[in-house]
Amino acid sequence: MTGSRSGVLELAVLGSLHENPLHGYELRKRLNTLLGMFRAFSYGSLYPCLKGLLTDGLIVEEEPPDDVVLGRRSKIVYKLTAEGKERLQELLTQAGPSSWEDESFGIHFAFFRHTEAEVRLRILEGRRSRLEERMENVRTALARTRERLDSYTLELQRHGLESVEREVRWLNELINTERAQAADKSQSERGERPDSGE
Amino acid sequence: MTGSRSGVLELAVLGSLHENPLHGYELRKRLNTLLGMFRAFSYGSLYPCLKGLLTDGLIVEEEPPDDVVLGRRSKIVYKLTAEGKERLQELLTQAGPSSWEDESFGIHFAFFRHTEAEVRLRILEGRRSRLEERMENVRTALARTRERLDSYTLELQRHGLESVEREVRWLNELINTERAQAADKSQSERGERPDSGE
DNA sequence: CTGCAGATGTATCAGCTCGATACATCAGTC
DNA sequence: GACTGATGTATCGAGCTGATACATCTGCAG
Repeated sequence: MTGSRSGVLELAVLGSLHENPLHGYELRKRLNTLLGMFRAFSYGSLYPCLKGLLTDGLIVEEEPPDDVVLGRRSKIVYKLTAEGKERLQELLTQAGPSSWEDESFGIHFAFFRHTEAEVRLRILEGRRSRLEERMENVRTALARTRERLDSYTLELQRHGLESVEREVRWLNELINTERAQAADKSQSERGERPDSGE
Repeated sequence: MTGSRSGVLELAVLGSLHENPLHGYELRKRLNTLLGMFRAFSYGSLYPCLKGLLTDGLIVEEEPPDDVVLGRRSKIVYKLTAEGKERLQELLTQAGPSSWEDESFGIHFAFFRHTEAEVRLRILEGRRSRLEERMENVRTALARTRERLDSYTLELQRHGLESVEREVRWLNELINTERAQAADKSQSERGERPDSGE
């Protein structure tokens, strides 16, 4: 129980290193590119996380390609261990609040390629109900508010609601696509060959 | 130099208490309603902030309406002092990175009613260039990326960019409205009476 | 009238994250 | 050959979150 990492970062790091070994600086760049407009990690959280993953044996420093002259040590390249891969699989399997909250949804989505279809669906649906719940809260809170609000506040509310509604529509499309794919798949498994399988 | 509050919270609290005195619990509810989908404050940050504002003399505990039986003390109602109002004005006057970053823009916007037109415009424009800069970074980072990304990552990027573009369009509309109002005003100040002055 | 469940209300703490900073190394370049 | 900017590792103070504790008030079922 040595490392108590944050879950989000753990998945982000393990997932990135699974694609190929990396050193801290580049790892950060990759992640911040991957997550684009959604999140940005800082070294102050990245390095402690790497340290924890090391002590837990989920990653190791990669050996330099032995023809390198000794006395050089600038880059520290990390790669996954077998345990690390196992842990990553575990993280990719669980769908729960920690996979559809604001901070973590982006990461989980970014690694959907490695996630089972059923889990993908549950995460998307979880995210959707999370957003709908939030809209509901805001709407009832608004309704309970006695004094009417000024136009700027109202505009802020309107824009916020509209943004979230837009994200819900986006999720709906994704969910439909996933369902359609699942249907295709089960059809083709029954031997019906739906043209060309991806 | 007693209090070193976070700026965002300070504005949020002072601004809310300016409308009417409140106690902590309700203050939090108000703020989280006001900011709707954008932010949520926790007690762990709110109470320390109130404490700091107290010691700096920007707020005081309101006297109970003296017919109340003594020995009662459950609610602690805070209200602004003269210094607090001054400080609030100061916060509402400054337009800078701390007013258009993600965490703080919503609060500043929510109190635009109390903000001068010129400051409003600078904050909106600052926010817009912040978002454009971020889009630019993502786009160039994407362009530099060698390996092509899987469809989920791509979809995430697309959705992110689209959301930000949408917010930029929203800002453009607001900026145009502000400019038009400023023009109206300067016209009416030159004595041209444009129908009904607000 | 009693008790008890749920909203109201104040307060704190461990753990985590951010932003800043420090300090090396490396590539290009005039 | 030394300056500049990108690359790279690492830490720290300050602040925030989520959880938790605990007290009070209100409604209402038994």
